[in-house]
Amino acid sequence: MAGPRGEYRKSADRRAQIIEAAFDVFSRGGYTATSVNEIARAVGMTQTGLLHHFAGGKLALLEAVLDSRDKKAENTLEGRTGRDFLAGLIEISRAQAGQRGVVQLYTILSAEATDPEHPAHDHFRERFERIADAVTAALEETRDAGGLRADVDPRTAALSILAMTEGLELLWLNGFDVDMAEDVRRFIGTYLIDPL
Amino acid sequence: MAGPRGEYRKSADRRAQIIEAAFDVFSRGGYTATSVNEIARAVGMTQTGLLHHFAGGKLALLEAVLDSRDKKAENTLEGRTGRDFLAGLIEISRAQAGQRGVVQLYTILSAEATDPEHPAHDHFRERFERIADAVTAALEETRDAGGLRADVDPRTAALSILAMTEGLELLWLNGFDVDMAEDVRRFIGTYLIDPL
DNA sequence: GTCTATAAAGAGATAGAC
DNA sequence: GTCTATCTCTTTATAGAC
Repeated sequence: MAGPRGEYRKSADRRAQIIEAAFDVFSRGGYTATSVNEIARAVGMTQTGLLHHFAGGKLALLEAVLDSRDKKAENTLEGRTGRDFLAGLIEISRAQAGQRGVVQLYTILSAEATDPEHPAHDHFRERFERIADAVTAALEETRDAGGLRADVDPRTAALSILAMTEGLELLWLNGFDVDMAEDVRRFIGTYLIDPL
Repeated sequence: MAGPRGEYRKSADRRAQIIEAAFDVFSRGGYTATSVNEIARAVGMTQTGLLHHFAGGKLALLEAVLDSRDKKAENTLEGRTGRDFLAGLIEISRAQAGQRGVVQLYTILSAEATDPEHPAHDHFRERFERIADAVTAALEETRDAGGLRADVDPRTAALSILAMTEGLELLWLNGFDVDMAEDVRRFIGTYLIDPL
C-alpha cells in the first residue's frame, strides 16, 4: 500500500500545503472575513489556481481544514474512559496554550456559526454534541465506579465543563493571564469525590 | 431641560430607530458579515440615507449600538458590593435567557474581535477588563466580610466566573438546554463559605 | 434628511489558454 | 496544475439633486 506517486502525489502534497495555509489565515479572521485570495497569496498561488484543488469552492476548503484538525485532536482521548478521560480533558487544555491558532480558529468559527444561516452551523452544532456526549459518558462511568458526588447530574455537569473550557479559551485569546488547564482541573474536581 | 424639538428631535428619533435596527442585524451576523445596506433596508431607508446619521461610517454605527447596550446593562449592578454584587451576576444571567439578540451580539463580536486588527478589538478587551475588575473587587469584599473560602484568589476566581458565564452563553446560543443562571449560581457557590 | 447615481475596491466563480 | 481574463455581485463611501 504505497502512497500516490508522480502527478497524483504532487497534487496531494499541494492540497496539504494549501490546507495548512488556509488554517493559518482562517485562524486570524474566521470564515466570513477571510478571502480565498488571501489564502492563495499566502501559499504563493492565484485564487483560481488554489480553487482548482477544492471543487466545492471556499466552503469545501474550510471543511478540509476542519476535518484535518479534528482528526489530529481525537487521538488524545481515543480509548480512554471515566476519570482517565477527564484527565485527558485537562491534558488537552494544557496543550491548547501552545496552539493559539487552533484555539482562535475554533473560537471565532463556533461564534460566527451560531447563526443558523452560517455555512458551518451544522458542523459546529454536531461537534459540540459529540463532545458533550463523550464527557457525559465519562462522568457516568465515574459515577458507576463510585467517584462522582451524589448530587451531580452527568449531562448538566458535562455542559458546564464544556462551557468553562470554551470560556477560558475566549479570555485567554483576549490576552488574559489564565491557566486554562489548572482552572479546568479545579472545576472538574468540584464534581468528584477525590480531586484529579 | 426639555428634549430637542422640531427638526432636531426628528433626527434624534431616527438615530435611535436606526441603532435599534442595527442591533438586530448585527446580532445575527456580527460586524464583518453584516452590511450597512442590510440594516438600511430593515429600517426602510437606503444605505446613503442611513449613513447620513453616522459620520464615521459603519464603525461609528457599531459603536453607537454598543454604547447604547452597555448603558442599559450597567444599571443592574450599580451600587452593589460583595455578595450582593455576586447575586446581581446571577440575576443578569437569568435575564440573558430572554434576550437572545444581546447575547448573540456580544458572543459573536467578542470572538471576531479577538483579532488585534478588528475595529472593535480594544472595545472588547477593555470591556472584559472592566468586568473582571468589578468581579474581583466583589470577591475581595466578600473575603473581608469573612464569606470567602480561604484558598481562593479573587482575581483567578473572577476570571473563571467570567469564563463560565461566556461559555454557557455560547452553548445556549448553539441550542443546548443549559440553565445559565443556575449553573453560574452553583459555580460561584464553590468559592463561598455559604452558597448563594 | 433622504434620495439617485456612481465610484472604486473586493468578493467568489467560470472559461479557456498553456 | 496553474495561469490570465473576465463575469457578476456586493461592499463602503462620496457627490450632488431635491
